[in-house]
Amino acid sequence: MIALLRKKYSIHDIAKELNVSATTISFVLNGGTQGKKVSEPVRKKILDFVEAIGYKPNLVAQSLRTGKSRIIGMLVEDISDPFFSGIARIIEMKAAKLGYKMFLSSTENDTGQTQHLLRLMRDRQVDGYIMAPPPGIEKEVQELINDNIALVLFDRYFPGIDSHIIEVDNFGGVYKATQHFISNSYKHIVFITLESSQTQMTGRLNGYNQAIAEAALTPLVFKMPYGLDEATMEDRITDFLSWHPAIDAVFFATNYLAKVGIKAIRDSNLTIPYDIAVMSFDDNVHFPMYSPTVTAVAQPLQDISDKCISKLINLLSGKDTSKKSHTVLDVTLMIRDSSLRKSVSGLPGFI
Amino acid sequence: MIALLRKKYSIHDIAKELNVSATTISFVLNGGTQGKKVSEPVRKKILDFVEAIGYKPNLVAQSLRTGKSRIIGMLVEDISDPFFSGIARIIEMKAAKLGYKMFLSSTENDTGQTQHLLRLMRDRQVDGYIMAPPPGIEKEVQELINDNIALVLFDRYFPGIDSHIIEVDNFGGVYKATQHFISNSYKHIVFITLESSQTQMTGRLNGYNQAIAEAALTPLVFKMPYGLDEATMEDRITDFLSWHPAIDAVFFATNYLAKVGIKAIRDSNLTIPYDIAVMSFDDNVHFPMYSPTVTAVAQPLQDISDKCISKLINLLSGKDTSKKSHTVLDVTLMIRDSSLRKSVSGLPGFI
DNA sequence: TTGAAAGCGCTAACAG
DNA sequence: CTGTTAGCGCTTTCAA
Repeated sequence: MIALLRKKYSIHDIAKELNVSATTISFVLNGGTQGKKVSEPVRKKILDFVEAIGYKPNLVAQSLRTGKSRIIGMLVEDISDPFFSGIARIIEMKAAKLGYKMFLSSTENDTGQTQHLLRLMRDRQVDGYIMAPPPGIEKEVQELINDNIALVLFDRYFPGIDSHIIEVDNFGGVYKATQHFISNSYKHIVFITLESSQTQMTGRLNGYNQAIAEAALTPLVFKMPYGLDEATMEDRITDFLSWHPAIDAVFFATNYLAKVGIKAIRDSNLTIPYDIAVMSFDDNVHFPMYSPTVTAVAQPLQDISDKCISKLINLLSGKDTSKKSHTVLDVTLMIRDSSLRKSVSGLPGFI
Repeated sequence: MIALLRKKYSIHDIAKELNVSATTISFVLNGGTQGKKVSEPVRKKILDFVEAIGYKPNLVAQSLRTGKSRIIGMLVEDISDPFFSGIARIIEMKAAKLGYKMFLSSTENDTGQTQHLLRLMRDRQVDGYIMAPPPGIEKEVQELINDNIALVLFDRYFPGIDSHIIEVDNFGGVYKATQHFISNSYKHIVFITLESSQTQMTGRLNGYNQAIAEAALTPLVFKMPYGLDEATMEDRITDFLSWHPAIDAVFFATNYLAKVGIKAIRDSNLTIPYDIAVMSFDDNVHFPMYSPTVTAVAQPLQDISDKCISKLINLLSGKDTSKKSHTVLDVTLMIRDSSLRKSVSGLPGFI
C-alpha cells in the first residue's frame, strides 16, 4: 500500500511493473486509435492497476506530444464585472466537467493589452478561445481564424469577419424598453451611452432610435468617453441633465452608467421616476434593492454561457466544421418602479 | 522577411541557422545557470536573431523539462462574488506582468469540489496556489505544504496548520462596528451570520461578542445554514425579526446576508434605521446607492491582492523559505446612513 | 495483439 | 566559452 504511493508513476513504471509496453497502456487509456486492439485480460490488468495506484497521465507531456493543452482561453472586458464573472463562472464549471481548464483575463477593452494576452495564451498552446473582443483586435481575430483555431465571440463581434458569434438582442431589447417608456407617457427620452462603435453598443443605440422614430419623438443621445472615473462621469451626467430640463426619462446603455447616472439624478434633487424615469441595459442583483427599484433589460447569463461553451467544444472536437454561425438570444425587460407610468409616479418613497 | 515567418522556429532551427548549439541559445535566453558564459558577439547574434523572428520558447516543452508551469492556481468561494472577483482581477494582472498565468476556480465552499479542483490543478503542474479554503480541506492543504508547494491562504485559514496567511482583521472590524452601534444608542443588537466555523466567520462573531460584553448588553446571534436560496433566507430572517421585536440594530456578517436581510426588513415594513439600524461586513459598490445608504466594514481588496501575490512570488522564487507567516490587514468602517444615531433617525426618506 | 523506437522542444550535467 | 548527450512523459508510426 505504502509502496504504491511512494513515487509518481510514469507510464513506463507501470509498463515495467505489469510486463507490458508503454504503448499498450497508452492504447488502453486512450481507447486506441483505430478499433480496440488490446486483449481483454491485458486491458483489465492495466485498468485495474491504473485505478489502484491512481495513475494520472502527465498532461504537460501529453500536451507537448499532441499539441493540445485542453485549456481554453477566455477574454472578457473585466472579470470583476458581474455580467462577465457570472458567465465566466458558469463556463468554467462546464469546462471543468469536460476536462478543460480555463485561462481567464480582463482585456479592459484595450487593444494592446488584448494582443499581449492573446500572445501569452498562444504561447501556452491554448486550444480555443471565448472572447468578448475589444475594438481594434480584428487582425488578431482573423489570424486565429486563419490558423483554424477554435474561437467563439460573444457580447460583441466584428461584422466584417466570418466567425462564431453568440450575442443578445441588443436592438430588440432597447427597442422594447424604449416603447415601454413611450407607452408609459414619457416624451423626452434621452439615451445615455458610451462613445463606442462596438456592435453591442450600436445595437442598443439603434433600438432606441428606431422606437423613438416610430413614435415621432425627438431623439436625444448623450455619449460619454470610455474610461472616465466615476466622479467625472457623474459630473458630466449632472451637467447634461441640467442643460436639458425637459428630459423626463433616461435609458442607460450599461449597468455601470445606470449606477452612476442614478447617483447624478439623486444628487440633482430629481425624483425617480417622478421627475425622471430610468431604465438600464443589463440587470444587476442590486437593482431590486434600490429605491425605487430599477427597471432593466436582463441578459440570459446561463444561456449565453451554455451556447458559448457548447459551440466551442463542438468546434474543438471537430464535430462542427462550419466557418461561421450567429446566435442571437432574447433579453427580458424586468419592469420595476423606476419606469412607472408617468401619471402614477410622485408617490412617497421615491427618491 | 516572409521566409522568417513561414514556420514556427524551434531552438534547434535557430541553432542550425546561426551555427551555434541549442544549449548556447538556451543559456543566452535564460541568463545562464551560473555566471554568464557566452561571449558577447555570440550572445548578441543570438539575441538579435531571436528578436528578429520573434522567437518565443515553447512553454509546454519548458514545463515538461523543468517541472515548472508558471501557472498559479487560484481557488475562491465564488468567482462571481465581487469580493473574490475583485481580488482575482488584481492578482491576475500582477501575475501576468510577472509572466504567470492563472487558473481560477470556484470551490462553492464545497470540500469535494475543491479536492477535485486541486487534483486537476496538480495534474497540470500548477506551481503555486492562492486559496480561500473551504471547510474540510485540511488534509489536502497539509499535503501541499508537505510536498513543499508554494501556497498562500487568504480570507480564512486553518489554525492548526502552519501556512502563509493573509487575512483581514475580522475581529477588530466587527468589534469597532458594534461599538459604533452602541455609541449611537442602539441596545438590542443582533448578529446575523452563517452556521460556519471558518475563521473569518468566527472572528467576526467574536468581535461582536466582545463589544457586546464590554457594554454589558445582551448578545443575540442568529445563524443561518449555508447554501439556502435567497427567498428562504429572507423568510427566515423575516420570521426571526418578527419573533424579536425588541431588536433595534442588526449586523450582517456578510454582504450577501445584508442584501437579503435588508429586503426582509423592508418587506416587514420596518424602516431603516428608524426601526432597525443595519450594518454589513464586506462593502459593496451598490451600498451607497441604497436608501438609506448602508454602513459597511470595507475590506482592502488591493492590499489583500498585493500581499497574496507578492508572498506567493517570493515563495515561488525561493527568496522566502519560511514555513509560515500571518498578515492581518486593517478594515475600514464606512459609516453611512443605515446606522445613524438613534435619536437622529426617523427623518423622511428612509425606507 | 503487442512492442520498439522515434521524437514533441526544451534544459542541464558534463565534457571538451 | 561552447557543444554533446541524455532525458522530462507521453503518443504513434511501423514492424513483429
